[in-house]
Amino acid sequence: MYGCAMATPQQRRAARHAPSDAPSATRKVPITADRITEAALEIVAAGGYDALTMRNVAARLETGPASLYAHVVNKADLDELLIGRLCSQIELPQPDPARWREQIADVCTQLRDQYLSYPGISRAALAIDVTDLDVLRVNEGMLAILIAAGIAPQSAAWSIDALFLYVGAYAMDIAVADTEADPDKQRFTTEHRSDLIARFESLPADRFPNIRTYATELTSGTAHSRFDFTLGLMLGSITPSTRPPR
Amino acid sequence: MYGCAMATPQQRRAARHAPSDAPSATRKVPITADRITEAALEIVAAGGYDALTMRNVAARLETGPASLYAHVVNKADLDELLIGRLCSQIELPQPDPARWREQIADVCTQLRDQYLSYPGISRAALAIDVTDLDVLRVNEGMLAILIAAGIAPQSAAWSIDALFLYVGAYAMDIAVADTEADPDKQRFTTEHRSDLIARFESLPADRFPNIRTYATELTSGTAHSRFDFTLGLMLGSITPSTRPPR
DNA sequence: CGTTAGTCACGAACACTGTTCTACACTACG
DNA sequence: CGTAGTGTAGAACAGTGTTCGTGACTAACG
Repeated sequence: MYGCAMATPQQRRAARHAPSDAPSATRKVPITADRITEAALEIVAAGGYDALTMRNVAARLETGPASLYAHVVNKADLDELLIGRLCSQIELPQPDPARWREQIADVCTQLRDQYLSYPGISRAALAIDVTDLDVLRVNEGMLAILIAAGIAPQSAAWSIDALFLYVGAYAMDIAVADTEADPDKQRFTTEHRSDLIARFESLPADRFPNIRTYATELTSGTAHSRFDFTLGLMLGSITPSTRPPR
Repeated sequence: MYGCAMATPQQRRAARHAPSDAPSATRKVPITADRITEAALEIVAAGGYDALTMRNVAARLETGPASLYAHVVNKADLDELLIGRLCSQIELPQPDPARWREQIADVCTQLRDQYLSYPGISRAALAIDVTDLDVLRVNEGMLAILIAAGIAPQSAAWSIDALFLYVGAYAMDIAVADTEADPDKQRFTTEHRSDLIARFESLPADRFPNIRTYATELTSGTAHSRFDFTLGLMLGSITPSTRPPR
């Protein structure tokens, strides 16, 4: 009586990783969770995370929004699929205790670049719990590197957590800075920077002495040197003897 | 012809910090940006950031949504006002070169607690640029501490940036974990933790060996020890001789 | 005192969002 | 051929942020 005939999206999610034994090609181009994920990623890459609406995804698949809900539970579920896809693209190295810092930094950089390829998607990444298998895979890979390097398990786990959070927040920061500079097509990042310096130097000198004098240092940091600096900051403190403060 | 009689919200924003020489009490309870900010903060404190809608704010002020737009440009502007208010509550210590790590950690902890008092508001904090005066005040205060400690200006600026990003991301993480555990009123955080351990240990052993064996370490970290650990991680690498890698 | 000007408030509406209900087409099987 | 079952959509609902135009009310001016 209460049972709907259609398989619930949850069941489809569970069976998603099962081998597709019989696609059976019922429709000409059947809608699958993979196609939805792909279309969604294209939309984000083109128009940013704000452009990611169910209607846009449906339109790109030439259908209505309701059709998506047979394969995706939620928009939150779609978000999870997206960052899962991103994480699945990341290559995890074989742990080498001699080069563990380099390896961790490499994974973080890969994650950062994945985020930056899809502007604003880090908002979804920060609003998700880490139960997704693909995300856990990256977590496992970084854990393996740190454990192999002799880091205490708890320090390793907490460090990975901190790194994840920072990478997401950094990508978010870059994304909002870019979208705010987007309307001003004329101004490049360098132009925008001189604007920022001017604003800093026009601050009241009695309340903001340091920001005024160090305006250039505050706004400097071309490319991702800020990112590399912070990674070095965090990785520098981690040593095989670093035990958690308990 | 094109000029509307009403003062634009931008003008009101500009004159916001001017001394209120003549409140003139025109209405019985006039709507001001301050009252809007206050009402918005109460809503977030009670129902989380998702409950912060213009209609909810207007309803709490016993008016319609349109009335808010005479004092606030945008919802993004409201967000900026909110985190500005949060930052204005933070007490900045007089820089003491001998205790600079302690002082920085204290400011970060204050910021974290402010965020956590208003669940989910860190989403707004991460999506904003740092042009707000109240945010810059905190930035200036931390910069003063680090400069007084003899840290190179660029290292200081980048470190502050990284700390800000991490605090925001951490608060966000806590908020989403809480809201997901909210429907299960019965389960406390500890109960939720055992759930997480069980899920980790039920992972396939061939693909997630480390997560399985260190499940307890991964989920441990009562209270804010994770937060303190990361702060120590970042502050530990900063030394008066730490120059940026350039 | 009467009139005008200016400011603010607010109801109604618009375009948009995520989501659900229901009916519809189509395949596979008995 | 008929029936069950599955995937597909159209239409609609409850919300969201935001704007337009009208209305009321205070303040100043002749």
